[in-house]
Amino acid sequence: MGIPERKEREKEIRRNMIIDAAERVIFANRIDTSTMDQIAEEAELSKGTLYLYFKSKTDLYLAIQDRGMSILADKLARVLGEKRNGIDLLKRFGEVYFDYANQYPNYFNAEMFCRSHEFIEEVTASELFQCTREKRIEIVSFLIRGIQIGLQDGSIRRDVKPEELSLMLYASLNGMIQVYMLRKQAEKHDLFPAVEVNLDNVVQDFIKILLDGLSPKSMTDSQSVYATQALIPS
Amino acid sequence: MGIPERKEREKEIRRNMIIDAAERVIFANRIDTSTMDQIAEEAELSKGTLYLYFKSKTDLYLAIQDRGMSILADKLARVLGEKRNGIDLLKRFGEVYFDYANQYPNYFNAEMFCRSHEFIEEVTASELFQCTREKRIEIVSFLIRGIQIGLQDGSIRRDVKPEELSLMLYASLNGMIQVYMLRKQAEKHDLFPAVEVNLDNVVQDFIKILLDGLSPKSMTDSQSVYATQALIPS
DNA sequence: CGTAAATTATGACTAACAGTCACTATTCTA
DNA sequence: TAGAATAGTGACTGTTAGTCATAATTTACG
Repeated sequence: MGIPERKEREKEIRRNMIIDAAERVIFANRIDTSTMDQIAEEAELSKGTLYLYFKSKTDLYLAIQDRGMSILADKLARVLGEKRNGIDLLKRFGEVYFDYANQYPNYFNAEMFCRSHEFIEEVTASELFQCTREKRIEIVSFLIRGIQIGLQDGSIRRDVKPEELSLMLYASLNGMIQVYMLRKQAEKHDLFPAVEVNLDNVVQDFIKILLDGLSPKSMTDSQSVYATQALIPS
Repeated sequence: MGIPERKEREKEIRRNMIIDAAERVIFANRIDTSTMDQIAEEAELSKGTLYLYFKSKTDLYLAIQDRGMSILADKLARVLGEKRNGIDLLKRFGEVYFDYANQYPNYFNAEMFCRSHEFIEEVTASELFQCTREKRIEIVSFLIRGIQIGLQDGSIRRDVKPEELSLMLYASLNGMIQVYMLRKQAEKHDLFPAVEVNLDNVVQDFIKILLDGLSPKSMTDSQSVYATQALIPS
């Protein structure tokens, strides 16, 4: 009897169609100016139906965020499969995260939004929140894995604690990319930049600098720690 | 004729009383669950009056954020007046920012919220937004000043570009503190931590690590770049 | 088949809230 | 003290998230 299975599949498909519609509406506008009625119309369903699949508008937005997290986790998993040495893995992780933010700015913004104090207070009980939380933990665990590999293959200095370092790398790069995205947005509104720099380079340099400090050779050759070519006026 | 001046003062006082009331209501709850009616009642004014002083609820929240930014800017200005050498100034800036976030978590959270993509789209035209933007620029300019001082007194290696470095320091530390605050919030909801570490130490170590890499001595003595004592298991 | 039961979908309705505006109260001017 | 200007009010409006009684469709089974 494959009927329950088929029903399950169909439900999943419909669920995804709703998320598709929600993305189309929300990404074209904003979460706060998009209404459930608009999304229902885009999905060619009634509003009531939306609530059969998502228990609130917020929950629907979490589902969107979750898609972004999955894409990112997949990208990172693929990098981990490339079998590089530890430090190169970390470098690639950083670049991939930055690429991801550029390729899917909407998902990145959703992620940032879903992290706000207010949003979290609202949704901690939600299953979907637990789900995205686990994905975030997965992402950090990729970093930890990369660091551990680096410790074993000798490409990362031995005095670091993987758990602490993973948080530093994740949190600091996240902060960098956030500022990067905000500036991109500000540019659209013709706001003059606070500081005149090429932010693309700054983010890339930041990744280099942070990681150069991790290689064992920086214990003898400190030039690489604060990469000269990165910060001297070109 | 001091009447217009007195009126101006009184208006300012009333404005501040409204912000006081709004803080009491919003900080005890959340921006999204606080209503203008509640704030009006707390301020012992009618809702209509609120709109004589602030053109929207969002604008009122910007005013709250602005207070936080002012407090932070003052703290940083005081540090700059301490006449230390450049690298010590930067270290103090970092510590002061972290202290500020701990002392005024509500203001820090407000700052983060006001930075969200959605929020910015809504308020770019607002005068208050320009106002907080200028304060943010001021804060970064303190950092730049600190870096320049360090370049002159020789406490910071000469190959850095102040503008780029200031952004890196600001953005990355901001990201760290954000993660720190989120974890604190998560703890309140009894969510097990994603990674078992003492986050207080991680933030403090991060400041050390980032800045140790800037000192000229790290060009010859690389030990200090990734401070050993910071990351080896204690 | 046909019909009862279960599942899925609907959209009119409700409650709540941001923001408005015609009106009232207070303060200033001369 | 009139009347002009400024400050304050709160009932009202429009909008929207979320609900629920009802309807349509699909499955189960005699």
